[in-house]
Amino acid sequence: MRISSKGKYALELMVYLGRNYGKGSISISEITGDSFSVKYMEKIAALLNKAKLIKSERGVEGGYTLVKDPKEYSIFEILNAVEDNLAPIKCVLDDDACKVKITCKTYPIWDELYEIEAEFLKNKKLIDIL
Amino acid sequence: MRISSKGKYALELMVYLGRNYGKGSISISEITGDSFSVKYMEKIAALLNKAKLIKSERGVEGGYTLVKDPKEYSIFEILNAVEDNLAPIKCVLDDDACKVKITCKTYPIWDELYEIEAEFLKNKKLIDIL
DNA sequence: ATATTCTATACTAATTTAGTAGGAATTACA
DNA sequence: TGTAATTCCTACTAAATTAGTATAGAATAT
Repeated sequence: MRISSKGKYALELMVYLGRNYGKGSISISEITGDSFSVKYMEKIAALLNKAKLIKSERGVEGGYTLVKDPKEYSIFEILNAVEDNLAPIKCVLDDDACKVKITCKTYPIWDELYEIEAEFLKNKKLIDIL
Repeated sequence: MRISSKGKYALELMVYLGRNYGKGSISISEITGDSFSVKYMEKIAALLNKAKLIKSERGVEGGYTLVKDPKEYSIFEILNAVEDNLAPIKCVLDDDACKVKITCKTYPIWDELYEIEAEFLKNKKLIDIL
């Protein structure tokens, strides 16, 4: 399971929103400050929004807010919303990636590895890192 | 932890050698058959050899053999011999990849995730997939 | 009206991955 | 001693992925 910068920033964004839970909309530029690309973070926020993990409001005073309590978010669902394929190897989650899965000697390893990773991340909640 | 094709093929190579444990040297061309690039597999074998997981003999009748019993090899050591960085995110194993590790809110997640993955792969042995 | 904020899509540069290519060194065997 | 089979070494390359940048548009508070 390789975490890309999208996953990393998505989690940081959620941490920021989590810390400000209940305080209304938070804009991307407030989250990034001057130290990071607003444009890139916008794109990440859009993915989280599309996955219904956060909700948006446009315009002045707009921004993003969490849709549920920080203790209800698993780290898994956050990463899964922005990453293409969280599996250690594509074939685990993408049936088209390999046709010999049934006879593959190494496949069970990747599959089991993914299960362990996913379980850990499903049990870990956003509130645990606030 | 993303497994590249190098890791996948390395494990398949080791499985082949494991099945032929005690039968002398096995050449790359025997392992790959006609279905796969001998040249690429040679490179992977060279990495395993450099890591002392297998030993080589050149020339006619040459090839590779395991240096210990299949039950002594962990999947972790095999993958680690050929992959650059098995961690979910570079900073976990590469100190130069990030300077703010101490204050990073998400770092503990990646670190813990890696520990879980590594432990699983260390307990899983080559013999388990023969 | 205007400034601020998200939305959508297209583009690009850098990096990584997955090989390919060519030849040198070593060895068994005829 | 010659030859074929094998590993060893290094350089190269094409495709895919990643990490952003750029541009323009839509919605909203004031």
